[in-house]
Amino acid sequence: MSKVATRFAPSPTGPLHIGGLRTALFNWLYSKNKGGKFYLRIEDTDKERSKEEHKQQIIKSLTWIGIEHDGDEYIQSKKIEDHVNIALELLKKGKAYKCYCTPEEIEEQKKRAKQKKIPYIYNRKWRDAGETEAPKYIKPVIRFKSKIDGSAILKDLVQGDIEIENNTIEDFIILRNDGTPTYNLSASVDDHLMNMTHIIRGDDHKINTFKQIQIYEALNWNIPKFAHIPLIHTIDGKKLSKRDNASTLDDYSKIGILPEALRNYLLRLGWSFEDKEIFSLKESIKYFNLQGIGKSPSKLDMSRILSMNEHYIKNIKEDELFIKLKEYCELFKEKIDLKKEEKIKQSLSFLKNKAKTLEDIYKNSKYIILNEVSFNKEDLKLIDNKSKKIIIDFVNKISNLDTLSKDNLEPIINELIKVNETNFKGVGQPLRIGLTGSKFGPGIYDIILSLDKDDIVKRLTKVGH
RNA sequence: GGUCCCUUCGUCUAUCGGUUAGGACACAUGGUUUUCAUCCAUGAAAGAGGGGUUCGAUUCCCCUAGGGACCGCCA
Repeated sequence: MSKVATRFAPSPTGPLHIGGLRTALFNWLYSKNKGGKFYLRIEDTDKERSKEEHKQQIIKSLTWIGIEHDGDEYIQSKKIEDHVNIALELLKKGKAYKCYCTPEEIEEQKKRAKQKKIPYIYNRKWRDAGETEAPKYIKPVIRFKSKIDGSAILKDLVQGDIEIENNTIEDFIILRNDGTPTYNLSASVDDHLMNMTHIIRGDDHKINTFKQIQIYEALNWNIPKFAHIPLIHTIDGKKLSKRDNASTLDDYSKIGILPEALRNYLLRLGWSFEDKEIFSLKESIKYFNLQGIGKSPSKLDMSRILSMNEHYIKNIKEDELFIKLKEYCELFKEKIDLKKEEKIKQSLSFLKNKAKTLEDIYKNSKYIILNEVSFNKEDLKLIDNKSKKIIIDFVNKISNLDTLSKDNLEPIINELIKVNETNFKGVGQPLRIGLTGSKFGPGIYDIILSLDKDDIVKRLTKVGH
């Protein structure tokens, strides 16, 4: 058997959404698991809607999540001539025919069928008609001569055997009257030209597969194996589309979802391997198989994406996390000042415990990143006169320390607690609010040690008066 | 309307005829803790319904119901 070859074939008519991303992932994982190849084909034959920027976004998205395609991108529009030639060959072989029906005529038939509530199927008017009857002024389309009798069985690698009556598949158009090929023709020809062994794609292509198999058969081509994966549904159970919010990659990267987390989430959405939840990239390649793909559609669950992300944030190396945070802030928030980098890096050990996303880390480290404290007004009210006195006492006590450490801070705080007849909270909370602007945040020692002494004095003096 | 597909906790899923139906997320409660979190422990939570087949069905078959996809001179 030839080496496994799969492909992902998006059309650049919009940004890639995560359903497509998962399809790409499954194709890629399958080929890598089998030691095969994975290709990217850009189906850009819809001139009106295809955009270069979308193509770039698709490639960027794949790269972001860690999918690399083998070889160059296969650009479908460059192969149109091949597709047309195959259409002509089918015509010559009598496997296809010219149809002189006008779009209006077809439209009319559909309308009538709908009114009568009978299923519409093209009436095959020109299937056996002679050329001599052809109206000269109409440019014909070329239709494929689909099988009329019997039934076909698709041995789907995910769905099992699917049987369908051949007469429910109409004589579909393979060449438009402007001479351009249509999807089912182009896809079949390209998959053949690219020597695809396995076509893994969304459930929504099932009927196309029956059409495409007939094209393969008409040309005596090897038929690849097919696996139709269930679609991803929105929370209200509908097919995910580009227009749904939180569907494109940007929606996730901008809130600070890590690519490995999204990859892991997508892998487990509709696929499973025993009770295993966390898969490293290597493991996902090692364990991926088609048997593990479920048959029913699955819904997108944001809280799971977040918790997966939380897991990766807590478990990747802090150096790596810092690089990701730095890139994230520069891209979506503000650039981290070089002078602050070291402080943030050191603080990551406690910051990451409070975060599900990079955005959370950013928010929690804002008091380090920004020079000015932005106060929560409600929290600021908690600083009463007694608190102010504690704050000033604290400032006075640390002002003659050279360096701050937990060892030399602890006695000071304990003394303040005693002198003011309060508890840890009575001292910690005013300091936290004064330094970060919020009563929520890291432990007070962590906060103090993540700031410069001058800065601490400045901030506390300001709120203490 | 036609064709095809799907149906286990709220969600993602395990189970390949015999299980107290398991795990994860989310949720609830308790503990740790200077706040918020983290962390730990515990808990609640499911086989759509009805028929068969079988000693025994979540698992196999049929019907019903519900949901979905497709039905373009888009891809």
